[in-house]
Amino acid sequence: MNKKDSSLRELIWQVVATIPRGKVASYGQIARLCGYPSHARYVGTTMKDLPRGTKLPWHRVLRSNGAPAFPPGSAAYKKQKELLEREKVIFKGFKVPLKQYQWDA
DNA sequence: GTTGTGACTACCA
DNA sequence: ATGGTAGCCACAA
Repeated sequence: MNKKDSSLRELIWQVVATIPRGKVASYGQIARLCGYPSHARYVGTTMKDLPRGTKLPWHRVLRSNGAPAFPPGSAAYKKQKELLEREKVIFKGFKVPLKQYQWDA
């Protein structure tokens, strides 16, 4: 498989799906795991297209500094924080302590 | 072909 | 820590 088609999107979704419960990964990390280290932005662009009831753990994907990609206080930010804390990923201020929760694939 | 945009990063003052 | 800048690249207009 994998020639050069735009199924990169599906590859990204597939990788995101493997992030274990209670762990988090960065956009850049996902991009690297997909074999496209320079596509961190595209990972984000792709997440945006996820359907409402998706099974994908999109909330486990954070920025490289451990903060959600949304402005603090926004609805999306709050939802993400809630989903993470539900699985014992506790925030410290505006972000998650990567030392403790970062996923080592 | 060009331009603008964005759920990104790394680097530097 | 905080803010600005530059590099990045798929995608839509």
